Amino acid sequence: MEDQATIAGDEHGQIIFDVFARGCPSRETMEHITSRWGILAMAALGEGTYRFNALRRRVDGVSEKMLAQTLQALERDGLVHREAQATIPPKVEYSLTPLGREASRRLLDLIEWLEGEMPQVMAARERQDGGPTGG
Amino acid sequence: MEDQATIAGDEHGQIIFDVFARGCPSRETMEHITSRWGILAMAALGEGTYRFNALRRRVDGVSEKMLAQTLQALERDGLVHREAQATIPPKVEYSLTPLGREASRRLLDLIEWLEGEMPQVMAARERQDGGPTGG
DNA sequence: GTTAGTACTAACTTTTAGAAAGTACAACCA
DNA sequence: TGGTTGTACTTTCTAAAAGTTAGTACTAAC
Repeated sequence: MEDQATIAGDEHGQIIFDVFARGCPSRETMEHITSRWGILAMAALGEGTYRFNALRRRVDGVSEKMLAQTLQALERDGLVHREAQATIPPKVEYSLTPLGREASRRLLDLIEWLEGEMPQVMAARERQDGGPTGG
Repeated sequence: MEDQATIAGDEHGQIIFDVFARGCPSRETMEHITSRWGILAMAALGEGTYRFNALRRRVDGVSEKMLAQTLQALERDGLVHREAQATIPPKVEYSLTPLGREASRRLLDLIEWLEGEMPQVMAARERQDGGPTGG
């Protein structure tokens, strides 16, 4: 056995996904959701529908290439819905699917918790940076 | 104004953190937590204390370099506690701080939800990959 | 005395991200 | 009439990050 098991089946023939297993597809989707821009796109779309460039302005700092790439991955995984109007110039609306909304809720929970705890993080950094070697 | 505001103060002089703002420190910490290996390290440490190499075996596929780098970032942010025994060979134990445990709970919630919904993700992928152009 | 294991770091290569420009077209302004 | 702006991207090139491999200093086991 050279390779690790990636997806295992249980006694009822159901597939079991495990992010700890190298090569499990759940790891890939997790990376789409929690990537640098994925998490912000998902959180923003939790607020409602956005057009491509509006989303780009909301997700401060993302490049067009990375936003397009990120949205394509999320769309493929069934988390984001893309609706293009065949007008000129083209207008494309992005929104969350029901599955995406569930993910977004959990990401927002993490984001809001983190933003609230950041003072503690900053304090820890100061302790670490000046701390052990500083004495 | 060339640069976006990164951290704003409210009327009580409190600092407000916003992951949507480019350059806000909360974004950096978010990336440590949700990075490819960060999320898995945090989730694993949610199960209990691990030594470096044991953690490496648990987080299938991570290199020594990336695990060390990831743990250092999480330690600096006050999420992970590192305790080294000055023995030979050295033994280093990693565990979560109270702050880290709160983060881990939220990550685990996301992980477990995703693993359960993966069949839906796989179905969406099949629809997308074969779908619109396949007809 | 050879092999394996401890927790890393450093040098090097490969992959990915980011920046900038290109595309095709129309609406706006003068 | 014609230049500018805006749409949603893709392509090309460069910079940064991740991954691979080897090295360290030492011991316990075989």
